[in-house]
Amino acid sequence: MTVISVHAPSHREALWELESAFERGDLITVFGRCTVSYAGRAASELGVGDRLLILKPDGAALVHTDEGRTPVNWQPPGSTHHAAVREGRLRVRSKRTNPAETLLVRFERVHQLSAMSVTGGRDLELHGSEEDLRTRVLERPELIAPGFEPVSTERETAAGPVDVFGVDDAGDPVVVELKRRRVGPDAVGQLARYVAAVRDELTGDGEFLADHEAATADDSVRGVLVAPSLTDRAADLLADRGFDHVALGPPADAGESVDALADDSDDSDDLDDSNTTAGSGSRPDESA
Amino acid sequence: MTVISVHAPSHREALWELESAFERGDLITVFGRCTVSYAGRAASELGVGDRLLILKPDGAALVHTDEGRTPVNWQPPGSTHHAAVREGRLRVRSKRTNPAETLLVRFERVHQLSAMSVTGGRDLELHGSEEDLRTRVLERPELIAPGFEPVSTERETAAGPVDVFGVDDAGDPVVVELKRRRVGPDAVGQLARYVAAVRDELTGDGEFLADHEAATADDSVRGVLVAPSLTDRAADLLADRGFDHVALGPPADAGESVDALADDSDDSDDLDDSNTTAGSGSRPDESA
DNA sequence: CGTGCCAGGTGCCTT
DNA sequence: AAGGCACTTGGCACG
Repeated sequence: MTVISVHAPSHREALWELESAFERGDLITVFGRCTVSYAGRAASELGVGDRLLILKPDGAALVHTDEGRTPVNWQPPGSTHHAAVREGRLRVRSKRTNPAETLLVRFERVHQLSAMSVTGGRDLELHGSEEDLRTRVLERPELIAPGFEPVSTERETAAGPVDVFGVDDAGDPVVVELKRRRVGPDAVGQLARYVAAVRDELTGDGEFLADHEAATADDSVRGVLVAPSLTDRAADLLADRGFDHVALGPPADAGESVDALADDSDDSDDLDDSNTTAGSGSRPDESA
Repeated sequence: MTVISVHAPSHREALWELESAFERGDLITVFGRCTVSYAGRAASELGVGDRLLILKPDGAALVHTDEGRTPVNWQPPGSTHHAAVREGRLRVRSKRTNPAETLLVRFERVHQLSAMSVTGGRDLELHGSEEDLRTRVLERPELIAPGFEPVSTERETAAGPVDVFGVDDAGDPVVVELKRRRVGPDAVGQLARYVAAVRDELTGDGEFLADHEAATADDSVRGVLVAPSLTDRAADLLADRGFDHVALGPPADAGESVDALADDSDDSDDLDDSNTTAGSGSRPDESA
């Protein structure tokens, strides 16, 4: 692990450090006064201001202001960074193809440049995703319906993969769509497409079927939307389609474990300080 | 504009600088070896490694590795940052409510800490959005259909706002849904919901209508999906519903202006260097 | 504040 | 490479 940091470098110096950092495959941050231009899927211009530019060895580029989680401009991984001094000013350009996109950062002044060699794990262990919800449903199928038996997951249909496919106690096919959070009308539409696809498939989709067979199949494919909750419109749509809602979310409510982290509270000797942003400005403290 | 930067500070020093930076409302970067825990809408654990932590005065917190455009962990704006030294180690916690979420970064070592006061424009001028596409449609309504006349934009319906609503040369209502890029089946579903809502509205939705009136209204509400292109499934669905597709994207193909940025090529005297990431590793250069 | 919807969405996986 | 979809999606505008 190494960190190189230069304070208020000349543009030439900055270029030199950038070159070296590129070669080393470092993670780079450049803080300075700059303008940003982007052209590709869309196009944008950003006037002069202080920004933090992050250049990653995988080709990602991020331009951050002092606000927001989302970078004001960026380039995805796989792009190619290129630095140059032009008219005495540092310029960083990041390009990619497919789609063709270019990000250009023109520095008026470089306040600081750092380059860091990064090591260590990148793999995040995440809980509470839709996959966890699926596991929960498969472990306790009765949550879907009294006699529900899962047959397959990610079952392919003409409309796309069905999250969980199975049969109910009457032997009728059941299409289950899982959502880890409260859903809107779009999720009902998604479920409807799957149900229609399975129905068409089971009725032979164009092949000849006796009327009563088709009618039976038509009604017999059930649709179940599993989600913690629904918006009103979604509920209406769901009712219109004759589908069911099962109120269920990812297991082991993450909300509880929040406390474990939040209750990092005081049983200790050391220093601390807080910065309250959301509330009353940046007045410090509120905690012990 | 000021930059404060400390190299390999002690945990106490780091805390001190963090406190000061919080008070000043600075943009902060902390590079160090750490583990990260998150609990809230989901929950996650990230093992030890070198990461770049960014703390913004608006409450946003980002944890970046050397890969990816998306932070490996984060907290949205509006959160409250809190720093402390615990068991001799720097800890940064970022909390928010609604939903309750906590991000905890435990530093094993702090390689570098910087605090920067940020000034300057944050407003991005973006071209090529859906709004630009709408403008284009309103300026040249004939692109939708020979005699199309727009009546309103963002017209409210029971299913949500219709992008552009108007009448065709036969006086029949037309529902237009705009998409700035190639679309899938979901967009067709969206259009279908709007068309159904308008149809219900015009047929009186439950009120009595003579059969022929209802039938007329039924067929007469047209649906038009405006997008550069469709996937096959979307096209099929669109045909099933009897809707139309108009192949149109945001104006002034951004693709061309890419060249303006890309053709930053050489008519100059100065230094430059490039870092090819996507291709052949990090061998430098390829340009003049 | 919730609902709905766009986004230069990004990222992941399958065909 | 394109399609389909989840995401701690984020962000905005509106009721």
